[in-house]
Amino acid sequence: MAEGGPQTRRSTPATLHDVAREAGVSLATASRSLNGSARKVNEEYRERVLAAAAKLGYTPNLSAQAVARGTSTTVALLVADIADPYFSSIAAGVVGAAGEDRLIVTMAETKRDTERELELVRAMRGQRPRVMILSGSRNIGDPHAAALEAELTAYEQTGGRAVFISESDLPFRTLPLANRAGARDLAIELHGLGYRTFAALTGPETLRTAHDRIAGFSEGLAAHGARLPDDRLVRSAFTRDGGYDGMRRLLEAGIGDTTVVFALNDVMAMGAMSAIRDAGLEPGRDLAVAGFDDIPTVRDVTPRLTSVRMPLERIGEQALRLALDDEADAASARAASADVSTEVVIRESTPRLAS
Amino acid sequence: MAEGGPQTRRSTPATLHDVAREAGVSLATASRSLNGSARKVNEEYRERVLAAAAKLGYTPNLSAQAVARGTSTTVALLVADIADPYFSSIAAGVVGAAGEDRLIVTMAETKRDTERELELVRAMRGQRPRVMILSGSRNIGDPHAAALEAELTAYEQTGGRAVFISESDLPFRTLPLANRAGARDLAIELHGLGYRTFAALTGPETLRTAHDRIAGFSEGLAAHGARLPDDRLVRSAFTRDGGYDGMRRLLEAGIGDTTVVFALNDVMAMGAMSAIRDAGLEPGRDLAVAGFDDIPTVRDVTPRLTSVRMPLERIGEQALRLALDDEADAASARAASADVSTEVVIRESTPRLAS
DNA sequence: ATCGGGCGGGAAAGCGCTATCTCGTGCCGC
DNA sequence: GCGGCACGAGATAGCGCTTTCCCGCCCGAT
Repeated sequence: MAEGGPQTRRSTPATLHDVAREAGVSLATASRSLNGSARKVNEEYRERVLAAAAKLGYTPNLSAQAVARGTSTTVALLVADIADPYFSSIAAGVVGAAGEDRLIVTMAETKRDTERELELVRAMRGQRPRVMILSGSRNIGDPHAAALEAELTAYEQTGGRAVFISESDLPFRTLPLANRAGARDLAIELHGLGYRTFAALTGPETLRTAHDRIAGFSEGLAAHGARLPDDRLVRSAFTRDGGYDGMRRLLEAGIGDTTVVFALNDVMAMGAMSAIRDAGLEPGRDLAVAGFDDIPTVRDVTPRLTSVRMPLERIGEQALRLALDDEADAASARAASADVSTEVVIRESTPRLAS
Repeated sequence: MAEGGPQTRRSTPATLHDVAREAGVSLATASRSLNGSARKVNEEYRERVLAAAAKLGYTPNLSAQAVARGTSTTVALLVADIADPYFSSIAAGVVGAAGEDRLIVTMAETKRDTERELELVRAMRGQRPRVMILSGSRNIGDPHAAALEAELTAYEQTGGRAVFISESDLPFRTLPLANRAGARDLAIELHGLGYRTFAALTGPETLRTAHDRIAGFSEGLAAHGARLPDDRLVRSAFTRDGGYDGMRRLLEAGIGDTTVVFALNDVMAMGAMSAIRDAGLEPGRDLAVAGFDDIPTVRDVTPRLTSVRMPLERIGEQALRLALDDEADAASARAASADVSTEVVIRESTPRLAS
């Protein structure tokens, strides 16, 4: 067998039973002294138990506690892509907030596949998590939406709490993100800088987030009599490579008089800037670029990228709060979402246009 | 078949018991048909059980299974900072590989605090995870190292498996990362490009990874008669802002004839490039910069950053494999580590020097 | 015919906990 | 001075599962 330590050669973790025996008290007393209980226990016993636990290196078995208590201390988090800064920032927020409440977070990756997402929800339900946070964007016309709704409804009926980050049509708590408003503001700011001709790099048209951002952007333009021509709108993956490809296609097709391109998120924008550069142009000078999300790295690219700040970590935190809040009503959801409002950050990638 | 209708107003999830009753079989039979067992069960019964389970929307309670089986399907992952691309990429690898084995991963953040790390290990032990992956770098002279070792030893003695990513002095399985060799290769390549005068932006001196990278770099330089002067070595946080600050301080102190600065990781390098630029200089032209890790974004910054590629996701995968591999011996560890070897990637940030 | 033995269903004994309950103490009030 | 009562320790009944163990059944070997 494994070359274990020279000391105690147990092969199974100390149980509460062991602790109780060691301390010479009953199981019940041991339980009460170690894990908060309404009842008081004699200080002397209490200390004996604590000492015994320390001596034995006892750690309560969380699974057993969950079974006995009928409730777990787990929060399940679903993200599209962990390595994407957008999601990893949100995850950091969730994990951070969960830590404060001594909750454990388990994570899974949907890879932007709604069928997979459904399976994962199903699988994670097995943990009986206290809350479940779904952070990917919804898809318009998702064939699995009904099944997902059924699954989550069942989950909530059995005491769970599902929360969506970003808009959803499904009847669950949702932390709304100001995609539309943020994009509208961005459009207005760009217009204010003198831009009049626009193009956009968008994700799959079914992606709700993409849809909202485009809609908001168009709205903002419309308010000033400008518009986003359909033939200046290219669809590609919602990733860095998607941004690169989209931009390349746009350039090959000819950008005409386009002065600024709006990439639907920062990673796409970064890909787009590389594509522009690879085409021999200079982003910011020859063609302005704006992104969305304001992920940390956009401060370090050249030119610094104009973007719409989303407080990603805060969003993760608020999503958890919203889930945990027992009487989360419309008001608290509104408060939470106010806390995660967006702000346009103009940087060098969209210089003021000489008129 | 209609899904479990909302009419059933139960407030507690369906249990195996419910399924058994619904199917008209015993608990044992239900268990055997739903969760693989060595024993065969009559096909007809089996189908009845499956149908009942589907009808009731039954999902096995993982906690209960863990308690009954005495083993969980959880892997615990500790990272320093989830939002850092280095760690989020590793996490993505771990989560991906875990998914294939139907394992669930729970994540926690040490914030680079070894005391907190110790506490977290303790807390996560409560889940009785099958494996525990610690991915932050070790600290030289860490006062909590002994306690951590004790905790992990106890964990392994009770059937767990601890794995470190990156070198460690502790007696546990370790997926070694070629920090030293990678840095050495980088130094040699830079020398080959004509660089002769070096500076480095390093993390806290106690950080083992930082230490190894600097050591390797110095080694590489020494092999060609060059060296890294002590006064061109600045210590700061191992983060983007640390890189920025470090570079700023270096510039203020005067970089003398330095031609290239080696930032110990890419996020620091990105911060450094921004600092260089903010000082009115042009990275790559006025001062070359090299990083380490080759995180995805370095392709998109300007100038593109020279770095040492570490296959981060693969590292996460291999760490899990190494943990799961029952008879992981020296050979398999070596194989795993061979699979995660580094490669220097020269890009525009370190142009060939005209001689 | 008889018997041993595989086969597979069901009862039941746990797994490590929590929470209810039981019950012996010691103390207060009238 | 005695009943009532609050207090708190210990026994125990679960929690939702898995996994023996037991046992009736059927089949092939004798």
